[in-house]
Amino acid sequence: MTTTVEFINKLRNSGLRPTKQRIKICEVLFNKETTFHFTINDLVKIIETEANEKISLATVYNTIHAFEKKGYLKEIPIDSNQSYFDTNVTDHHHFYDISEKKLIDLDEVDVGPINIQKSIPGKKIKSVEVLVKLDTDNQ
Amino acid sequence: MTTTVEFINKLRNSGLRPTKQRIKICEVLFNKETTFHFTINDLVKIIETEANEKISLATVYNTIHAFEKKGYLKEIPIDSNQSYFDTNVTDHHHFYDISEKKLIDLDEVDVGPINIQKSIPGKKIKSVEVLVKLDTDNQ
DNA sequence: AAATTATATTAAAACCATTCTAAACTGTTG
DNA sequence: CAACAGTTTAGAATGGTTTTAATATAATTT
Repeated sequence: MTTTVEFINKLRNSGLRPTKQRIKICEVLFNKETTFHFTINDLVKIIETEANEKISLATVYNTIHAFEKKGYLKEIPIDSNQSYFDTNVTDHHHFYDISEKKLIDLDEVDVGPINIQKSIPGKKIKSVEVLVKLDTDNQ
Repeated sequence: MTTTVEFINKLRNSGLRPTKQRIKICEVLFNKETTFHFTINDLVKIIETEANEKISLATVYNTIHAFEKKGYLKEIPIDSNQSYFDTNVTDHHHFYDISEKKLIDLDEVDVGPINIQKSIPGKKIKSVEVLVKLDTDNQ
């Protein structure tokens, strides 16, 4: 449980003005027991229904990108026609359930260490992520 | 080196009429020494410059999707605002060069075996793919 | 080989997620 | 509180992708 004041400080400390909209988004995203995955549309719906407030789409995009840049969110590439974001910003792996179009986190332990044995001159590895695609098991 | 006749047979065998456009796309995609990655735009440019022919964007999309469905191409999710396709349809891993926005294949040996220790009831693993993001190494 | 049928191509319009614009608004600082 | 910089907003613009419906081409039948 994070208080509004803490969100305000967090925002201010990262050079983002603590506006009403940003605080609301913080509350929706970072006040959950567990991390989760969402699309921009999901988020807008949550804010408009759960919080019963209207917010401009542009603001949501702006804020999500600002949060992503600050490292509070992470984009997960799976689907080329919609962006998925993750409130779990640690390096981690995913299951992707193709039929339900849902992401599920995978623990480091469930995948094991991965050692990339190749390197490209002048480039350094920024992240190593595994995507495990799941299909319905109808044997 | 694959002959035009072979492409015609390949198309016909998969229930696709061997049209002029499809044959041309086959030649551009499947007559290379190595597999490669491309976007729809890349492909249109190749056809219009290299082959000096004009082709409708819609046809390119149709054909690429038909080929993908038949398993001749594979979509690689990296960037949420553009689809990347791969003529290498085997299960394999990738480097993604963030600054140059380019994909590079990674050999199985360079990654090593990955054993997923978790399973989801009613679901089976369809693929396991690693995406290694690369950044410029300016130390 | 013409006629028929089914499928493919096309240009242009539609679509839809995302970004931009420029005016109004709000938080911050002195 | 005044002034400034940063933020929000609705609506327009953008750009990749899909749809449409008319035309063309391949396959099948006669």
